[in-house]
Amino acid sequence: MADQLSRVFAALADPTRRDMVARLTEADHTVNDLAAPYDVSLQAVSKHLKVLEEAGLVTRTREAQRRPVHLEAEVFDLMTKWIERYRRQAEERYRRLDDVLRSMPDDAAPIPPGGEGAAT
Amino acid sequence: MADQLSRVFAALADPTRRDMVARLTEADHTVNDLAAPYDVSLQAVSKHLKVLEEAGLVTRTREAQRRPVHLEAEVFDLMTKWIERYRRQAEERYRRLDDVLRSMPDDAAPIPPGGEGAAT
DNA sequence: TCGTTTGTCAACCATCGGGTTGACAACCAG
DNA sequence: CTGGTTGTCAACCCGATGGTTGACAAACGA
Repeated sequence: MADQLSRVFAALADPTRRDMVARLTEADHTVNDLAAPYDVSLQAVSKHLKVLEEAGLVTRTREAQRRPVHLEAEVFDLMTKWIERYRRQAEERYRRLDDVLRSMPDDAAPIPPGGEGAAT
Repeated sequence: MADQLSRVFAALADPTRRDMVARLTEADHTVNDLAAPYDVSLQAVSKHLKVLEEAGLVTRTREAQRRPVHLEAEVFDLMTKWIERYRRQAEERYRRLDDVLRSMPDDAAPIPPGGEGAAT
């Protein structure tokens, strides 16, 4: 799982981590703070944070013996870009398909056999 | 991994599957067709498609002995909604933080968090 | 009917991911 | 220095995941 985009998607594939991210949009939190609502060990939460950190979604700084966790929202853009790019493309294609269907009266050509294969 | 959002994120955490999705935005493809560029067995590709299907990202119909794979782009909205919601919230927060910093000449009041906000 | 193409299912294997517990490091308060 | 708080690291367990190969089903083409 080398690339960051994969790490970001993977990080957000876990409901607990998504919830953490959600809470971090409101304020920074310490680890204990973050862990409170979940019924898992502190170590498990620490692991989750590591995943989020390696995905670039959060940073952990030092403040006395506490480790405030801070959300880095720029990474969202990475996803948004990817998603939007292909969503737009897909919609574009549906629009075209729609045109095709609309321009097909009744007895349209039944798709020549073998003509489909390669595609671009 | 019950919820769909998790399944969608998990499905897109794999580069091969993202590539498949990308190609499917241009046109439907058969399984063999989809598998061609990758250096894995057809069965492996079939598994990937199953993951994408269970995430609601694609549908597989029947057409003679072929199983054309079709992208279902609506699911993207699910992600986009989630991402945008928290991205916006995070940005909002940064804006507020920025205000705080800007409005702190020397001896400004500490400004209790949460009292600020308000919409938009 | 028989063979080919297309794709899935099943079994197996190695790795990864999320959880646990135990030990310990870093820091502050007494 | 001692003790409490905060958090990480290491080892371990187990289910999920991604890959393989082998068998087989479904549909066409001859």
